[in-house]
Amino acid sequence: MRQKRVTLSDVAREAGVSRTTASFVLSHQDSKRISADTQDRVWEASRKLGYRPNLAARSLRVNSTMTIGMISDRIAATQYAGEMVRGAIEAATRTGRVLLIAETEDESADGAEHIDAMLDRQVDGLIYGSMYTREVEPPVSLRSVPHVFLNCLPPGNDGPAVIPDEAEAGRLAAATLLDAGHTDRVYYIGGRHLTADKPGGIFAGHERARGIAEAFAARGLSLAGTAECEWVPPEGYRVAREVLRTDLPPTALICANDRLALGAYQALQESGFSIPGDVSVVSFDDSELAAWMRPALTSIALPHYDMGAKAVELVLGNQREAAVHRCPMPCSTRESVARPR
Amino acid sequence: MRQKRVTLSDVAREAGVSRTTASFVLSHQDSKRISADTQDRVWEASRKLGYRPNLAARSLRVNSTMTIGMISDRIAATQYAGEMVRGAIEAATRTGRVLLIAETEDESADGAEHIDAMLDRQVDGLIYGSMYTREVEPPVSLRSVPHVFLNCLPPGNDGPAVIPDEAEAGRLAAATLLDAGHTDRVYYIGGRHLTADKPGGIFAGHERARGIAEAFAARGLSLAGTAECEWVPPEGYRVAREVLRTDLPPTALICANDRLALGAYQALQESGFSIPGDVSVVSFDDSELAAWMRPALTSIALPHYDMGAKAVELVLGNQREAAVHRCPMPCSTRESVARPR
DNA sequence: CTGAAAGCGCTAACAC
DNA sequence: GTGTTAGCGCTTTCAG
Repeated sequence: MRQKRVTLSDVAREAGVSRTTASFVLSHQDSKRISADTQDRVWEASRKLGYRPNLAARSLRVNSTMTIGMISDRIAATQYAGEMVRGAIEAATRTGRVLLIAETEDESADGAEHIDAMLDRQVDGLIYGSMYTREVEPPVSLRSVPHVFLNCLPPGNDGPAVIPDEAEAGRLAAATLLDAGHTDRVYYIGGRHLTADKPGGIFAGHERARGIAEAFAARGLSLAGTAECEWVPPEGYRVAREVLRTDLPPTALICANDRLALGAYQALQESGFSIPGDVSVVSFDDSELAAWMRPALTSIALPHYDMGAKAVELVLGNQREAAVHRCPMPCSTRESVARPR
Repeated sequence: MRQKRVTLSDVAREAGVSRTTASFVLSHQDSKRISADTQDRVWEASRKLGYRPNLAARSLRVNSTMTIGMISDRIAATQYAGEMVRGAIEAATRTGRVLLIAETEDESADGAEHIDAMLDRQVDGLIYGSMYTREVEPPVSLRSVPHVFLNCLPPGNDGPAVIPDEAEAGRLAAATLLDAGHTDRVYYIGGRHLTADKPGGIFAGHERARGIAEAFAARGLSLAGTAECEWVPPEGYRVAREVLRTDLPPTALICANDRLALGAYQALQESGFSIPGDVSVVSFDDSELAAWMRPALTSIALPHYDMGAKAVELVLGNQREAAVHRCPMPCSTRESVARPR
């Protein structure tokens, strides 16, 4: 196996020129320095021999491996965040680059050893990502190379970052219901995701809640209520039932994610409420679940693909300013919203 | 940025030895050739300077980059197949290696240009994967490096491959119901996944169907029927309704995947059948959906993580024989199976 | 026990 | 226009 690769010397010999000349022709294809005839001979030899440059060798000279690294807690195997990897891969491929990938599997790890492993391989840049939006504490070694934070923010924002525009998404969710005529009996289910291990809630929860509140306030209105709970189906079920029993039963629900909406659907259907006839539902994440639910769920997507691609573009652009890029979250309109009765 | 890295020469100078000696100490740490005192000085200098070897430079000499490549149609961002990436990453990391990743985004592409990109970067091995089990037609360039097929099979099986043991999973699904006492009114929903663009069906469909049939045959029994349809929720709903209307209504359903089971649940509940009281359900994939459904669905998992890890192990072991490794598919037993009334 | 020297495949001043 | 030469950072014979 692994038979000897064709080297530049082989090409040069075949074409009857020096390595220098061959290198010049093959790298700076625009260069008018070399005679057209020689150029042809070199290209011909290269083609004939099936020459491919050894990038490892080249990188020793030019200090660029055309490789960028991506480190995260756990993006690749994650339900939707995996799209970030895809976006990154495609953006990298588009420019002839390849992605080196590593995961810590543990959100409390800082990935220092993975960063070292990539630095040892001379990556041109590093993407430091997280599966859900949060603040991170990156190791200092990250600073020795161009980098961008993906779906996370460093303390003090001292580095370019790409995150979803959650607040705007919150406004959009609210506007979707407000525009349909739901004004005074809208509940937000899920809240800030206050749980035992994250008593302060999570970024998406805070921002979505904020955006929703702002949209209502902008029209001089307010939510009928917010139910804090963990963002899983059984909680959606439980909390929706509670809300249905209040004095002011909802005409619409904003669910913090599709899983909650799944639970809420169960509660609504069980209690004989029709969707969207009696109660409209809007949600976040736009997972494939949303398309399968009956009626299909209107949901606001996390722009993971775009975020991954944007991160690569920034790192390649050698972004120096510590700007935070917020990617818009598009709404997939389906059948779960109607005018109130 | 990118300040000069510390090189071996720096360490040697600091320790007052030659590059040769420093290299010997730092690489072949067992070597008793160098005096203990010198070794200490070199290690000390290395630590003090924060030396890290330049792997690109090293690879030029030793012909190993400690990097392995993974090419696929679209694994990373796929719902569950992403676990293959995770398994591969972890197996690679365990041996100090890093994973280079690329995707074609298109299952009809053979990824030749991605293979070249990785070959140019001198990967030690290549994993050629697919998001769902199928036959592939890899480019010949793949042969120039140790490789293994992940979740796919080359024509003629001329290369080591790792695939899920679907037939055994079929037997397991059937046995689960047979052992619970369901003998003559069991239907298999989904069949071989005969669709417009894949009129021949897919590997998983054929193998699951075969395993199920074998398990029944082994006990002198047979399925009450098989419903061929696409493996999506609406079809599960439609087909389950049809089956419920037959002369011999089911006491149990085997669904080819969890999405079909979701649809089947809707049909069963709508028709007033209780699960598992009236009808038991077993499914395949063990997606997170399975745990959320009510009652929670017993489902047989695709061992994606194990497959990814196994592929890396094989490629590192420089597997030469064209063996096909079948990974066992474990059953997640939940609440959807009971004895028939 | 240690160091000099060659060379992995490539690029880029600088000479001719 | 083209070739000579040095060198990127590392490993590894081979002498001493």
